[in-house]
Amino acid sequence: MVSIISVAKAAGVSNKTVSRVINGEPYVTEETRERVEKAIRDLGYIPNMAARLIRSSRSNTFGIITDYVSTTPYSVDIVRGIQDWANANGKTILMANTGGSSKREAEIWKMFQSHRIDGVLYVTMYRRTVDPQAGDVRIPTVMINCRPQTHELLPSIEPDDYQGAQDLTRYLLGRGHRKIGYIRLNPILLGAQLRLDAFRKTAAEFGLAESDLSIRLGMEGPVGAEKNYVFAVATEMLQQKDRPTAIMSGNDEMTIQIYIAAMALGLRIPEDVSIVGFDDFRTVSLALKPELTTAALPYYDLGLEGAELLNSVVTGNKVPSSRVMPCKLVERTSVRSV
Amino acid sequence: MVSIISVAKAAGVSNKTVSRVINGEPYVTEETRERVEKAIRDLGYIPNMAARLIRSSRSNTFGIITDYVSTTPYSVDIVRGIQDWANANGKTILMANTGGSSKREAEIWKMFQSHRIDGVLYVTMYRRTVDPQAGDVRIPTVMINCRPQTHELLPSIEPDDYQGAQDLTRYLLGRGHRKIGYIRLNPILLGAQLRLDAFRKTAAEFGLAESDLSIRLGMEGPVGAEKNYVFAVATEMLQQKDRPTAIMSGNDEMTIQIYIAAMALGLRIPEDVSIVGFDDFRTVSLALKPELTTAALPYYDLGLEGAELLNSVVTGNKVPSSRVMPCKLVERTSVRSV
DNA sequence: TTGTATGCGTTATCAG
DNA sequence: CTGATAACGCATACAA
Repeated sequence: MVSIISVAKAAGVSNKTVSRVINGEPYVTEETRERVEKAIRDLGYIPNMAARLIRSSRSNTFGIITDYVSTTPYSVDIVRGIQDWANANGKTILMANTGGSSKREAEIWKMFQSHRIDGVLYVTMYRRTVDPQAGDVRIPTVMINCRPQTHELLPSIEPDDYQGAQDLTRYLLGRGHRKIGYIRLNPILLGAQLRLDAFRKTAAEFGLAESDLSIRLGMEGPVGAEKNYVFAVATEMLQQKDRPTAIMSGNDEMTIQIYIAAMALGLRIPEDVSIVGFDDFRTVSLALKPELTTAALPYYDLGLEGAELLNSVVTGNKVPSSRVMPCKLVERTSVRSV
Repeated sequence: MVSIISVAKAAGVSNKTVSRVINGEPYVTEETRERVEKAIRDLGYIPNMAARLIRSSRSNTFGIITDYVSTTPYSVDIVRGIQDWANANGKTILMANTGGSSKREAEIWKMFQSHRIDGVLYVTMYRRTVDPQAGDVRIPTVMINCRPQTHELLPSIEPDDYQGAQDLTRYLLGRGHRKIGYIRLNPILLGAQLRLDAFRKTAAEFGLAESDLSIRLGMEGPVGAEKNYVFAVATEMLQQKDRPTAIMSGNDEMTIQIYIAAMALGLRIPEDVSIVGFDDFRTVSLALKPELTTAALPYYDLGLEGAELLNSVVTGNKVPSSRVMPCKLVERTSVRSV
């Protein structure tokens, strides 16, 4: 393996001078610099991070801990945001997922520690409260899409589910809908409660009575093994004599079943019933016809900003606190004015 | 930072003895071992991988290079398979994605090299041929879901699209369907051609004429910016006087549009028309009602086996060659016998 | 069964 | 501006 010393020999300088060139330090003649750079190119020298770390105790590496990657294709964008930030800032990403096991999680923290990573991004695939199982390990951490359940005060960055649902509700109201159905997400998800609250409060502020709202549970049970009532519930809701003119769905995925339920009853979208989703999971929202009006969860930005936040924690630049990022309403064609 | 030497001092032994305990080497008294282990616990000592690597030049780390993670939620399972293997075998995973830029890819290879990783898993989100842009970097590599375009002969592991489509076609044929529609995937995807070939040949072997087959293009154009004709094509196909009794879809995602097209025409599934997908992208295949019969792409196993394969390349145990993994037919309720 | 000495590829110190 | 040398945390060879 070609090391800094071989380069030094080839360039006829000392190892320290090579080190200076590599790290862009001052006090090197332009001529020396060029000679060293040539030697580096010729020999195909690539610095050894491990050796660097052992001296400088800064690994320039962030770790990502996720819970379930596979079962939720939605939030992979968080990871992409992190990776883009890392790429733009010369950081390396170590990645591991717990699969929900806290034993495995403890091992991951140790593994991260053994690599002397600079910071951890703790990412959950659904927004929820969690308790990182770091054991004795102490590494600067930023939580993305989740927040600590108890004592420990870790900075976090989350989507603004409330504002997203509020925007969606106002949108429906603004288009004249006065009878609105709501099919709820799994209540164990933090976003579920916030979205429902926003829906209820916004409708009430607008003067709708609770009886104008038809609120039903679409899913429940543990993540990954939930019971799914969406199709049945949507069918019932749409068979009511005084059926809603619009249905708001807990998320885009559930909307597939609402579409199918409506169509099976011979109802057209949006002529007979308007539908809005949540998440902007494009695999679904663009595949549905008419395409789905929904609120986009800012997953990519969560990752990007989370990494940036972690970096400022690590370098001690700012005192970081918890943040919330807005959801953006994406207007397509699944809603009509009444 | 607590090092092996602090542990040695605390336990009243030499650094080498501590090293023996850590690495589970023989020739340590049970009593000494216990004393060392206690010191390790007390001090919260965690080995420094960087220091270990610098001596042993085996990083126990694999790198994953992906192209597009975000736009394709489908194949995240590959990554999960890799991570599970890594976890079970004490390896660490370094991850980076190119976003399609070969400049960035070259940087990633260098970054991997600078971390002295043992091997690279080159993963694409769609099955296709690619040319790794490794530059001068030489690291053992296994390709997952793709194969090298040119000269270089890298071991690869891919799903058996042909067999999957063959099984699906036989399934339809076995259920009495004799007029079958096929809506094609984007032709730039390797799987698209294979699936179509399998469909055509299997139907021909069974005695169907080309005129019994209604084959239409569902999508085309560059990945991430493709044109989507599925809804229109499905609608046309189902309006034909002599319409197919079953439609085979390029993938599950496209099936959403086929369902909606059928239902908008007042057709019931599967009574009036049977539908099969491909991929078993469960977000879709389980959300559709009736639930979708489809062929499951073995993504998780691709990751698991790919990592295993890479490991045998790295350790030089086997001479690895290219492999193909079967797709599994998942029977649900979207097909009826005619 | 245990310990000592040396070296891995860097960066840091300090002297030139 | 440049270089000699120490030091980082660990593993390896060899000695005891």
